Amino acid sequence: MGRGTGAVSPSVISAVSSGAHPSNSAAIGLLDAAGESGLTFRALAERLATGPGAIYWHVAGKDELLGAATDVVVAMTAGTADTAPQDAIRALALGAFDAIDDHPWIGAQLTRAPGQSPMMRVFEHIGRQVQALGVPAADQFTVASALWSYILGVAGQNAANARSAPPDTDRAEFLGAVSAVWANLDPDEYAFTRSVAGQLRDHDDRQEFLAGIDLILTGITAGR
Amino acid sequence: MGRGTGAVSPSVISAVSSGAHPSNSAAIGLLDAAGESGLTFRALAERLATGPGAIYWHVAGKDELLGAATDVVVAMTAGTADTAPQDAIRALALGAFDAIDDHPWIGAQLTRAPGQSPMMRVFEHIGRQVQALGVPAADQFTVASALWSYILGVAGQNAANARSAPPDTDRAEFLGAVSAVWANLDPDEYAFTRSVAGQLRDHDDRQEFLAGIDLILTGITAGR
DNA sequence: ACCTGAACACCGTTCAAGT
DNA sequence: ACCTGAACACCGTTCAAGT
Repeated sequence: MGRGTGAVSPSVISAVSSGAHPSNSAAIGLLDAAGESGLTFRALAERLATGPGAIYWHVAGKDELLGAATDVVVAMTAGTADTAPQDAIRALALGAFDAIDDHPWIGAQLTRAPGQSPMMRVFEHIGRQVQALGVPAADQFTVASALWSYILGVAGQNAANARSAPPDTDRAEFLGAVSAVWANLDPDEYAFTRSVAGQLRDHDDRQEFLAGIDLILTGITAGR
Repeated sequence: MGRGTGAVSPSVISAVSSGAHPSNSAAIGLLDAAGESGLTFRALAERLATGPGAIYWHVAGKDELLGAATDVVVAMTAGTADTAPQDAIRALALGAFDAIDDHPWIGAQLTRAPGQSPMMRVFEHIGRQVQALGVPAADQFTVASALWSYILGVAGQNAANARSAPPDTDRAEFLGAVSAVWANLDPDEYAFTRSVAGQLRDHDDRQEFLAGIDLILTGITAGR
């Protein structure tokens, strides 16, 4: 019989994140190498040279295992203390973007309830920048939530794209192909999509992501 | 041996969306009733009074099945032709919000590659409003993508919340409990989160969602 | 052309038994 | 206190055989 009582035990931490670098971790290594479907109790047990049942002494189930792995990665994206709040938000957003790029399996995990996890720290960090921007107290929750949702939204989309593409896909080639499809859509039904086919081909995800952040930041300061 | 060749066959459509109302559909009904884990080939086969193998004649696999079910629901959120582009975007956003509220399992599905699906129509519709707002041609893709990401991000978050909460949860009670936890966080480490605990308790997801949309819309028009 | 349903190769999870 | 590993109750998917 296992426990799975609230806090993660030291042994799990070691199973999930032993060593200085996350790729040393058995669970994260499995996830990075083979995606969410690659993290199996049997595969993890084999990597830890034990039986599948042993893992249940430390973790309540697969959800907790995935949650612990996610927390380890998110904890590493701690925001730097930039001067201007706008820059701090951009830095945090890019940190999230890059973390997802390195570990696409996080995307699906980021939508789980934050609870008492490292994600709370990220939310707190965003909130402090929102305060620093001079947003009235009554609007701070709303504004921080909007930034939070946007970041998680793009993160999730990007992770899904990374997961759905075969590992050996050439990005330029792929975008070119999709762009060509868009350019040939019905001119009446898809007038807009057709017209931005070229912008799709040449776009940079990171820059697009930042542009959206700036849009929200502009909306925040323009609204007073 | 099945086919799963591109377009979904009429029989799948009937398995997925037969009848005028989606709750008549076997697959969607299963998903709504028991979540993503409730949609099994065995359960679906039983509901269709056939064997699990029969489904593979119409669908390539589970991914396609989930995709088809998602497409049916998304197709029903077709935007109305409002006059002001801002109102049209708000209407579309609320349509997505409500669809997720009714079918929380869509949340995880919305991140898959849009391809040639009803989601393309939604993107097209957003894009047309962006054009109507007078956004310069060179920025239209960026702006439409930002709105798209925000809507999908909040949608995903909301669906995850709906899924993680037990079906009989009282919302006010739940928010009150989380709010109490926030209010008791460490004053140094979580100064911001503590300060918005009250706003969390009284917030309305729908209104918060719209406020974020308005923030982006303001950012769009303020930037010229 | 489409359905049947047993069979295969897996899963997550449990639990008596060990140390 | 923690590990072992067989066993249970499922999965998605395949495929010979039917109609």
